[in-house]
Amino acid sequence: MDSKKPELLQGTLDLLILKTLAPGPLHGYGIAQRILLTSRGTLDVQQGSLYPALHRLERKQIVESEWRESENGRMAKFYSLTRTGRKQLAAELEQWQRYAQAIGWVLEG
Amino acid sequence: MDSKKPELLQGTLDLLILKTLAPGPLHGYGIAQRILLTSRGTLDVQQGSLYPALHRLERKQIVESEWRESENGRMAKFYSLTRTGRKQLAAELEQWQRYAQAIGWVLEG
DNA sequence: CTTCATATATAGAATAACTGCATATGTAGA
DNA sequence: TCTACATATGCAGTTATTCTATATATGAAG
Repeated sequence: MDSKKPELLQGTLDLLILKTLAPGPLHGYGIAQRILLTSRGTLDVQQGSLYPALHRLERKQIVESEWRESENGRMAKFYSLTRTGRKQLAAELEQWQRYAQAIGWVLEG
Repeated sequence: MDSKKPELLQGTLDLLILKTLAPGPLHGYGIAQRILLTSRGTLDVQQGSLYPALHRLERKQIVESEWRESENGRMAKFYSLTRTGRKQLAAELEQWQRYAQAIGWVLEG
């Protein structure tokens, strides 16, 4: 009966991924770890959400990927922002801020 | 090709409706107007989103409805929060705040 | 030799928001 | 009068995204 609510609000995952990739290339697993870390344990991105999102972003040429050796000597697919991706990040950042502010107004309202 | 993104983040509409109903009963059309007003023109809830959401909330007994005469003498369906609805509002409020804060941490991070 | 952390990936289900349409009434203006 | 607009509710079908569950594989630790 009581189906659990999604961990993430639909539409915010791309922003989280893009922001996490901004400092430099990172593999999928690392992105999820980093989001969990920077959100102080709050946002646990599921693999079944993460990889489809990465593929989607790659298809749109917002990120690009390359197989490389990771720090522990194992192969992993490293994702990085394209130029389009940086623009997209800026746009989504602004959009989120406007949206959160609007919600805030309604909640005060 | 370029399908427009949703105006609302999935999962936030219920919160907006509940908060808007908190001061007292209001009909659907009025809810949308009030959200547009308090969000300072930012959040324009579509009818195709609003009414399904209201029916959903009524089915879950979070709101209840009654046909009444509105201020201009016409009939309209007035929705109000149930006791469950007030609890739900409090829960969703807290959830939103935690979520927005978590996103904020990632964006600073 | 078994288990755990690392690492990627897909299939199918669930949910919710959107566009577009249908319907109806009262009011204001041409 | 007729036309348009604001008020008011509602459904059908589409789209998008997240979730659960599952599959695969390797290196390190015990």
